[in-house]
Amino acid sequence: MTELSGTAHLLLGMIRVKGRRTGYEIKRLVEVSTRFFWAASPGQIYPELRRLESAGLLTRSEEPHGSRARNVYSVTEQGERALHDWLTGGSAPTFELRNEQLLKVFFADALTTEEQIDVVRAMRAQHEAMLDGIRKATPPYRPGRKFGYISWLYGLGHHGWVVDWCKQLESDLAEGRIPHALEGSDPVAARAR
Amino acid sequence: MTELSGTAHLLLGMIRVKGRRTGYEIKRLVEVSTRFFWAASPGQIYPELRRLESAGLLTRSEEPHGSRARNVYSVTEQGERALHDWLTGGSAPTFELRNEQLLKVFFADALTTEEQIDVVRAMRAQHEAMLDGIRKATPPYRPGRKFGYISWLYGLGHHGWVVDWCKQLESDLAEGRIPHALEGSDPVAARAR
DNA sequence: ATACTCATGTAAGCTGTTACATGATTCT
DNA sequence: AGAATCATGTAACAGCTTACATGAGTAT
Repeated sequence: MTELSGTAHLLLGMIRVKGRRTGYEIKRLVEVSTRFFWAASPGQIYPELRRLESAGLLTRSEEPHGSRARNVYSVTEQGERALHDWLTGGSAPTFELRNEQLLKVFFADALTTEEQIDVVRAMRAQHEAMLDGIRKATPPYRPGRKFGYISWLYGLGHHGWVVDWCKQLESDLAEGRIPHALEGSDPVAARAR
Repeated sequence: MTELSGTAHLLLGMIRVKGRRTGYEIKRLVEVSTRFFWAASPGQIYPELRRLESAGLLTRSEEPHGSRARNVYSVTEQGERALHDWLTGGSAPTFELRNEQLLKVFFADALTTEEQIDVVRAMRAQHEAMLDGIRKATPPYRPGRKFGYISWLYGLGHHGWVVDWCKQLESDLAEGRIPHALEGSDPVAARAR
């Protein structure tokens, strides 16, 4: 059996945690929960569910509503094992970030101060929007789903931190204050934390 | 002219900021600087440089070392303009995150407490490794490159925050402490920031 | 009646990585 | 002499998004 993708584990985990689901339901669940750190589109979900079925990690049951097709998937014992192995195994988990706004910050030297502040403001706006999304999107704490809640708190904390960082930088730039560390004797310690 | 990709702007910006460079030099620069928030592989860099050349945003000059081929690129005026437009324009900049370890945290409910702590520890280790990478990889502050330095500080601050968050969660889990917020009346405000 | 949600899927295309191929130059 | 670095590029493939196609059920 080939290595399972991260997205495969996402589907396995979702069905494990939420109980038997259709592809459509999973799609919606992802949109209000893992989307912020692991997205998945329908073009990925449906084929992957089929693959997991033929690999024996999911079972499919056809349960049409009227004449509308509907495939409900459940995790098999083999699937449970695969999920547990993934959760406890430590093989270089994917961490990938593409932050175009931060790239703009990186290149902001040639801009005027006003333009620089705008770049940082745009970065803050983006993270504020994500905070909003997280606040609205994810359902409140439910017993047995402690870690759903914990990773939700992570999202709030993380983007909240970025927003604060941007605010600080904005006011430093606005007041012509060279960000603190740049002149100190040990710049790293001073501002990094 | 088609929309320029983020990676195109990366190359434009790098050459703008560092002066005329070869593809190879850019590749190395990316490895020690933007890689943490905008990666680029040789398989992308070389073709993209050619594309930017034929779009008139870069000029290429052949400067072999001995008989070894060597193409040095510079930013044209048109390229400067494109870069400035990108920096000051605000068209939904890419923000994409794939954090497999956080996905594991999300699904950690079914594990034993020991296993749960291991998952968080692995997450912390990953971010500590990135902190190390950032500390070592990026050159110290140089005049005229304030924003290179600022985004470096961002990396330290960001991953430092995650490491602290993990430490807190690890001790909460180890001591059977239900993460604070879960019982309070307003859980969100309590732990989110 | 109309619009929205439920529900599944495919095809085209873009982005990006990995691995390979090639070979010269420089350092130890 | 041998290893590491400089330097450019391509080909195959993996992963993912977007848009489309299709149509039934449900709510207003």
